[in-house]
Amino acid sequence: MHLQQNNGQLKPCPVHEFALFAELGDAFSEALKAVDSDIIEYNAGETIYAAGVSAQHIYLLREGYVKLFKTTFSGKDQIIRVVKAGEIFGFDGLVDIRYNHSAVPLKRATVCRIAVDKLDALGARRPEVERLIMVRCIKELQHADERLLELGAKRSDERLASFLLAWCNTTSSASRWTPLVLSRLEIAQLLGLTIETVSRLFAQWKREGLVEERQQAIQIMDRNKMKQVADSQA
Amino acid sequence: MHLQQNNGQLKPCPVHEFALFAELGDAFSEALKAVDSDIIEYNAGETIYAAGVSAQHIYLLREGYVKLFKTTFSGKDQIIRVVKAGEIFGFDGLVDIRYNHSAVPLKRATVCRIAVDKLDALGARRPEVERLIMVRCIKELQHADERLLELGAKRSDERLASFLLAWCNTTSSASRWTPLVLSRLEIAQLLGLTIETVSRLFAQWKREGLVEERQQAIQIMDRNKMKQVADSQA
DNA sequence: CGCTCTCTTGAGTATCCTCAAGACAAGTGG
DNA sequence: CCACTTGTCTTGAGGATACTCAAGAGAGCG
Repeated sequence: MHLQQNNGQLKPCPVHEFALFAELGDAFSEALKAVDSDIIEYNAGETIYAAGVSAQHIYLLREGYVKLFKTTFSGKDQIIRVVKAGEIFGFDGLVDIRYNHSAVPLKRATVCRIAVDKLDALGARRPEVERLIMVRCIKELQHADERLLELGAKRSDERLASFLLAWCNTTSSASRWTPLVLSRLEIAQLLGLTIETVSRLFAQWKREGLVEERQQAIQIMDRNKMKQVADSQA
Repeated sequence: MHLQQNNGQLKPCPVHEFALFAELGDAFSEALKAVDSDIIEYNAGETIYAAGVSAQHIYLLREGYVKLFKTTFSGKDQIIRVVKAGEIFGFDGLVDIRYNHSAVPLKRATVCRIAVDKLDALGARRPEVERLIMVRCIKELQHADERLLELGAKRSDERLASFLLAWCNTTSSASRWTPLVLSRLEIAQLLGLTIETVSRLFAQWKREGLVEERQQAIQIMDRNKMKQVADSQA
């Protein structure tokens, strides 16, 4: 944890402005203002929380990207999920004493964190809060199910193709160039592959003109063909 | 769906007796009795619901085992989760219009199902219900995370060993013999392997005396060694 | 007894990993 | 400004894990 060095940027978070609670409408402003919470900034590679640590906060990602990952006994990392701005993470505290995965930003990220007991207290008075978390959690579960299908039943090229298609949709679809925040290693850890396999697939697809890459951004040149690759099982 | 042929066994379900709501205490009996719900029995292989179908019910498994699975474009099944007695499944209706996976009993199973709109109505009056579902859902998510780690970062023998250890814990730990409800194919679909790979591992471990098998039951002879296999990454 | 279904076992192969060397970019210090 | 370092990425060669294909064994059932 690098909280100390972030103390300077630690300031109260206007919870009610946040997407999560915006859904609840204005009627709750007063209740929400009573909730303690703070904004924290992290640099890439710092640890927001580590697996096994006491789970006392729920996090809302305001800006940037955060990877959630688990580590095997032998030290291999598996990325569980990449959190994007506007999403919640760190539910564990609502059920368990400890986090069962680790959270690290991919690049500079600002989060808003709320103490679990404060949220519990709010939830007791305003049940809509828990309903909202329930809904988010179910969506997470559906997402996890989809990823289980990919890791369990798809080949390397299908996995990478699915990932790229999903990534270039959810992220800034304004420009056709999509910033690729993940390194080759991180993509590999997300898809259950090795860095070399990911690199080779990229190289091949670039040669074929399926994708282009510049700096930290990619572009899918032929979306239909990419979809074919994603569900080929040739 | 094979609801028609089960109409004979369709009877009102005493919701308040069910484990899910037992946690809520007696104070809710009256409220819970007002909820429409029914018990349905299914035989192995029948479909409780299929992916893509309108999601109008939440299910509580009273007895038996149910597999939840997704199917790839090319027809391969991936088992997402094996539901055991006392657990809930089919959350999708609370968020989506359709189920995004299919549910089929492994052997004869009895479920209690509640219409989503009825549950919503109950939840509006009794927020504890939604909190309970939220908690269950978070646990599901943690479980899914663990499985993502296994599918993404572990070898075949590690996956099977982890599975067997988990299976023989959660199930009837009374006798040292644990009924193995899953076929080789289903174990393969759960672990992202092929039937042959699973069979070969079983054969090898039986030769080594690590496990024994008779009828539909298994027994881990050396739990410590099995744990070593589960986290070897040799 | 023969049928079907699941499971086992073997042989060959494909996919993906490991190991290793080199390319490339960015940053550091002389 | 250039050598040098560092880290990420690329590319190749070889090999291991797990898959495919195929045949046979075993169990259950009519």
